[in-house]
Amino acid sequence: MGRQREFDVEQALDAALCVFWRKGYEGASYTDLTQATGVERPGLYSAFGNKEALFRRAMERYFTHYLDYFPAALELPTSREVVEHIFHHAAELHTRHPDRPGCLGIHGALAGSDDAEPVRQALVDARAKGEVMLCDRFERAKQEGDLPPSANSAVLAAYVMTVLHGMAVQAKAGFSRDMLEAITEHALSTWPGNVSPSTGNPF
Amino acid sequence: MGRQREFDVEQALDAALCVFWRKGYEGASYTDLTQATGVERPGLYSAFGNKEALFRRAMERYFTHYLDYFPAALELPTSREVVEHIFHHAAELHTRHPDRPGCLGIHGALAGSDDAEPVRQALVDARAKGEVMLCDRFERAKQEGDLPPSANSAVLAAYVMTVLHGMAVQAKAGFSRDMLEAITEHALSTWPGNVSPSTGNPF
DNA sequence: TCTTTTTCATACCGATCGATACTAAATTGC
DNA sequence: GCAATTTAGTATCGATCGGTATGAAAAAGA
Repeated sequence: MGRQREFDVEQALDAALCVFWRKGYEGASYTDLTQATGVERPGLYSAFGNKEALFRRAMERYFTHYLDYFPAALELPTSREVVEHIFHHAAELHTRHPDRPGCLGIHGALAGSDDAEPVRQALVDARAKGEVMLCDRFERAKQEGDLPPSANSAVLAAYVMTVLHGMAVQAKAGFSRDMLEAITEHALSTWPGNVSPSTGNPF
Repeated sequence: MGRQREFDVEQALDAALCVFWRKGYEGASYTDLTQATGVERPGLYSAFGNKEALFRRAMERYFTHYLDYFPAALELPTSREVVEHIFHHAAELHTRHPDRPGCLGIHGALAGSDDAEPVRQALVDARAKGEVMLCDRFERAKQEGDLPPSANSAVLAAYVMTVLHGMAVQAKAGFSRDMLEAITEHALSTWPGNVSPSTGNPF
């Protein structure tokens, strides 16, 4: 019983997500959030709790609705295809929305006041989780002979994630999708045990 | 004439730099800055102007006092040595001070409120400047036969900067210096026209 | 010594921060 | 229709934000 909600929770969450994507956790004020969602302050509080809870909900939605290409990539047959797929879709996502370039997982909370520390750590953990998934996938590739036994899965996974994070920074600085794609092509040009047919690398 | 300053401006600036390094432009409050510098609020204002001016001074000091390895690297004879030098010193700098891991050029202002936009743009410009310097250096390398004519200097420079930015993010997440060095080693393993003697790459 | 000038330090400014009391409106069960 | 319950919206909370007015303290020139 009682009065029914006049706004769609998922829709408001997506609007809040976009604000966090653009301004980060601390850079996004409730004034921004109410304007973007069209929901008054108490409405957001009753629906999501406090600001941190709202951000965590936005994080979850970001992973499931925007980073879904990541787990999908892990299913591809070779490690090179996995990384290619991730790089390609990351470059696309980072430039898909001109009003919020880059990646919420990076810009959400990289550095900030002590109040933002739990949120920052949550993003660190989430990124580490993705890196572990990549590492495990490379381990499997080694067992399958896709990667040489000398390959260090942990380092390769860290390398791929590092390039991804750097791409997010560059996208936020205004890099074009084509430039990001060119960067990923070079980043992949020396993938262990493979030769890029397009460039003719390596020497 | 008049009363003389009781604090050293450069010393206070360095303390403020460290706060910005750790918390970013907006995450650093004047309470943080006064505690770190030991200088009361009006002292900071009279010495530096407002918060944005203080940050820009801190930026300049960061470039000259911490990123001095970057212009020095450009003087090295080969492009590979240039990038090796930069990667190596970046990994070291990003983990040198455990209380402020990463890079001020990235964490200073990646995303934030509209108030921080000028500062964010200043960092974007500064990073772009470094990228241009790298690109010019690679162009020279092509003329010298150090890099093949097919090499795309702009892409190579963007790639190196992207790895650097990603390293800063990873360092802020707690990565060890050894891990960062391993990442740079892989990032370099495919440098055009060269073979890494230590790893025996490429295939 | 006295005046002038600059710095130091307390106390405070309006604005904005995240978060809430409170009242009116709307919906359900009885 | 009435009571119970939930939401919407206004108005506001204390705390903190960046930034200053103000007067005491200290140094230099006359």
